[in-house]
Amino acid sequence: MGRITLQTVAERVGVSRSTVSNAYNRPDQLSSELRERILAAADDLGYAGPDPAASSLRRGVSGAIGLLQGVLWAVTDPANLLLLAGVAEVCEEQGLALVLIGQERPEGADVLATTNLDGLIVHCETMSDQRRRHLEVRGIPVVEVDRDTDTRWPSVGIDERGGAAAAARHLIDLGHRRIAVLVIGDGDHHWSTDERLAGYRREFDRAGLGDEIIIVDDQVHTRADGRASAARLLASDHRPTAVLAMSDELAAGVFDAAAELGIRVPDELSVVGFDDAPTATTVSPPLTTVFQDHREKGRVAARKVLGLDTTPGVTILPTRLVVRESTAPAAV
Amino acid sequence: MGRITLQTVAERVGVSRSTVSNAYNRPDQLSSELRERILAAADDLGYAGPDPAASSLRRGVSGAIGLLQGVLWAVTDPANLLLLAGVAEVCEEQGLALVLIGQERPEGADVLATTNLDGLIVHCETMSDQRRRHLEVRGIPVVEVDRDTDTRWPSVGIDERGGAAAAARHLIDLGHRRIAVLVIGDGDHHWSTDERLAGYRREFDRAGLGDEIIIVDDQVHTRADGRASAARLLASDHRPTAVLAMSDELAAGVFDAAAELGIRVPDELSVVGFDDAPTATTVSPPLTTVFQDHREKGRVAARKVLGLDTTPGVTILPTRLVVRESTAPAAV
DNA sequence: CTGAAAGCGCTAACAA
DNA sequence: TTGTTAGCGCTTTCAG
Repeated sequence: MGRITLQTVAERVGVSRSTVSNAYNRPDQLSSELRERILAAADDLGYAGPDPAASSLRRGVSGAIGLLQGVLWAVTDPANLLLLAGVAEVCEEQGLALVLIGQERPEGADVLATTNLDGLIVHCETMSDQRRRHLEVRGIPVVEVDRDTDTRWPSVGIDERGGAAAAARHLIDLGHRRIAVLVIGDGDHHWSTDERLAGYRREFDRAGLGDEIIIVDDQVHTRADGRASAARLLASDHRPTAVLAMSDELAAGVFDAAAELGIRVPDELSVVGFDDAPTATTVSPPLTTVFQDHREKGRVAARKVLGLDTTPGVTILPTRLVVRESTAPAAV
Repeated sequence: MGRITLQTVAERVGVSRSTVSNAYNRPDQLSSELRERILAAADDLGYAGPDPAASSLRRGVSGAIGLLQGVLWAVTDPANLLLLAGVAEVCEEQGLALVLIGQERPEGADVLATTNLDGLIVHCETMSDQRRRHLEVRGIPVVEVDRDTDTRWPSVGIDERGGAAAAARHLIDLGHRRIAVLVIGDGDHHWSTDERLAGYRREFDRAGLGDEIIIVDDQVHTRADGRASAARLLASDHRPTAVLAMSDELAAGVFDAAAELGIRVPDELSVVGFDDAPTATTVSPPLTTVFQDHREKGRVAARKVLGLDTTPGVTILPTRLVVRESTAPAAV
């Protein structure tokens, strides 16, 4: 005897395939008594319910949405985790599976092409034209996160510029004039970075600061990288009195470097982060930073891709400055 | 005209469906010239390659493996992330999709039942009999992580007991006699917890300690929980001189509580963690802890479930004590 | 409320 | 090297 299918169960109970199918998918289409009998027989035979592949082929939906990002990076960055949690939350609530998809591999078929998806959330810097075309051709709904949308896909982002501006303004208001900016990336910025830079710059310009601004544009990403960059930065004679770090991880690295050099935060050096990640309240002193709701961003992205949130185009979530203890007036 | 399928492409090129199929799946079965022509025509027609659902139904494999854990919790615990990264690494390398599956929902069909999976890694405390049966009936390969395997599924774990014993021995060797244990869980332990407790106990017994051991068995999990428990623990007159925390997060919470009470670590209080998570080197002073390779655990689990690692039964990864600066000899 | 019929789009023998 | 054939297991009209 072969594999156990709907047919097997149908024969055992003495009904047709469709009735068994209905027992699973449309309980209202048959008497509950019959349904019970069918389910019992299925259980008895060791039938595990309709085969997902077959069901998916027939219905044309898969019950899964994808999240596209460099997987390794994705699970390494603490803030990104919150995004993942937000997406996961909606998936769990909607009874959908969440598929993590990584970078394209040089050889072999692209996972993105061989995976059955009802929607895709894109959260990575770049996407090959190949993938882009693929998604279009397949007609999979896509939502982008934290990206400038020059495509026709809707997106979710945050008010990067406003948040950055608030951070810069805060330091300027405290009397800082010599301010360093610690950038994420390596000169080849992505949208968030550029927006944040623009926000900082707007306030610098408005305050007439110019020469005093130091921009450290390193391949920084992690706390360790932040520490290294900051170590160089703070070793200079004419060191800044404040640092704008583009992430909380980076800011924590600045703390590390400062501690090493015996520079007290915030008395001798003010530090502002970005993200309001868990790190921000864990470091000492607690970090002044720009809050963004990563988790909500994930939720919104998921809802949009599922058509639950029908706001068209770009959704921008607010940011706000959270003043803690890592910033103080500039020494006179 | 309807949807574009293999058929459409085949007609356009003037070959049969199977030839087009071969162009995608078995390049060696046709001349590369013909293959080129087929691929070009496909591209031209806007054909995105074989439909995953159909292909999956026909072949009987899905190209995806699942990771079962409370998703929300999963992405919240920093150490667990490393496990995820390890699994993701193997998936990326093998060109597989990674599906995150959460808890069963009360209503509606179980995602686990409606998702097409070639294998499943189980990393959660409990699993309903329903799910267990489902997996057996479907014949999906399963690997369990960090669990006592009373089932017939293979598993991956670490030498919890040995690691815990080493931690306890370290404190005993330093002259500590009054030691508190901070447990993860709420009395309803899972396997890891019980193993660790057994390891601690073994050394306590060996050293003839008994009355001096305090076990705080709270619903602790996060740093904040650790802080709360430790605050109570350390407020007592006859407080312990050392704490064995069952995770680094918990240990960090002990640091917090100690700082609040003005108790110096390690001079007045020695603290040992478990996991060697990123937190361990981030706190001050750096935490003495039990190292385990979460990421490798993930890798091994993935390889086992894919049949790449054919070690049967249980695989136990080593642990080892990493002595940093949070432990010191007991004051005399 | 139940059953019969008609594929969903693809792949793997096997033949030619 | 290419084409023919025969389903994979299911869901969904549409009649009864």
